[in-house]
Amino acid sequence: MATKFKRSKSSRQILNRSQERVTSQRTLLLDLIRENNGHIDADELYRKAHDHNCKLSLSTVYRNLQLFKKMGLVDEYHFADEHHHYEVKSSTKHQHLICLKCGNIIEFKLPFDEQLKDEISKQHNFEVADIQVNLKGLCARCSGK
Amino acid sequence: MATKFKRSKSSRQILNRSQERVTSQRTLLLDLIRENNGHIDADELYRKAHDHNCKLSLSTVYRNLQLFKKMGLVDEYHFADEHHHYEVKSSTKHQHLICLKCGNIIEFKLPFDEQLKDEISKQHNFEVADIQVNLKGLCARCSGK
DNA sequence: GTTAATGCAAATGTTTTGCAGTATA
DNA sequence: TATACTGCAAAACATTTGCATTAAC
Repeated sequence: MATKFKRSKSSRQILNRSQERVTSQRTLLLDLIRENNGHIDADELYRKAHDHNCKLSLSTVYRNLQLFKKMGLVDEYHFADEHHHYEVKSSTKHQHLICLKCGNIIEFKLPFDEQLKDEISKQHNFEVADIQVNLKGLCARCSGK
Repeated sequence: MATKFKRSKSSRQILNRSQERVTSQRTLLLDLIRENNGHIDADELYRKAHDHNCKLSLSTVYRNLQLFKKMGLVDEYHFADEHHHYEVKSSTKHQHLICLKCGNIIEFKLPFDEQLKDEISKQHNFEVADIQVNLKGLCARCSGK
């Protein structure tokens, strides 16, 4: 079992209330993703899960990540590398700062987002459904300020 | 040879003035990328190049894309799919609208970009070096307006 | 007892690399 | 002619899939 953490619902409860089957692997994976306050990739999740259940396979990780995505529990991000990152879908829409030095990913609320949508709709007649902003640069620690 | 197009410099000239060797494959690839006013992926570039020189290999495409990137001639983008897209580096910084229906990619100048940088610097003490914005939704044609 | 999920291995798709042969400078 | 570039095949890497076995309902 993964380390304890506080949440309104347990991963088991979430799965129970869905139509999906509650398996130990699935519960563990969801636990780990929700426990990880940040952005995890499939391989890291696999390694963490493997520590708890050494029979759990990488395909199970991928299959469940797809499922969680479909269930709307997690979001998939394509930052810069070749592999995907996943994070628990949060109630508040946010974007990402990516530090080029330490690789740390910081969340931020995009200012001017409504104005941005309006502007794009006005200028290009484009109906914006999703905004993805990645800002790369140096975080406070790495820029030495 | 690729279809003619107007530019201040020919691909051959660009390569000539660099330290890199001018080969027929390299010139053709750079021609095709510059001719393509948009975003091309390695496979599409390979297919186009193949029409002109059927011996040209996919590895040559990849190797030269890396080279062009290193030379600062093209930019690499990670939109949403598994593969990368490339475009000629333009003098004007822009972002991308991606139509979820037809897949078309439209460039736009980000409004509020300086304010955005300032805001992020102020709020998170993060030094923004690069802004990447992808807006997904429906283009004018697909939203039927 | 049915049906879905898992583990394994093999397949896939994109990108990279080793190496011998070839073309450029 | 020395060196860099190419083509080919094989490797690498992330991800997906087929199938027999196992577990959930």
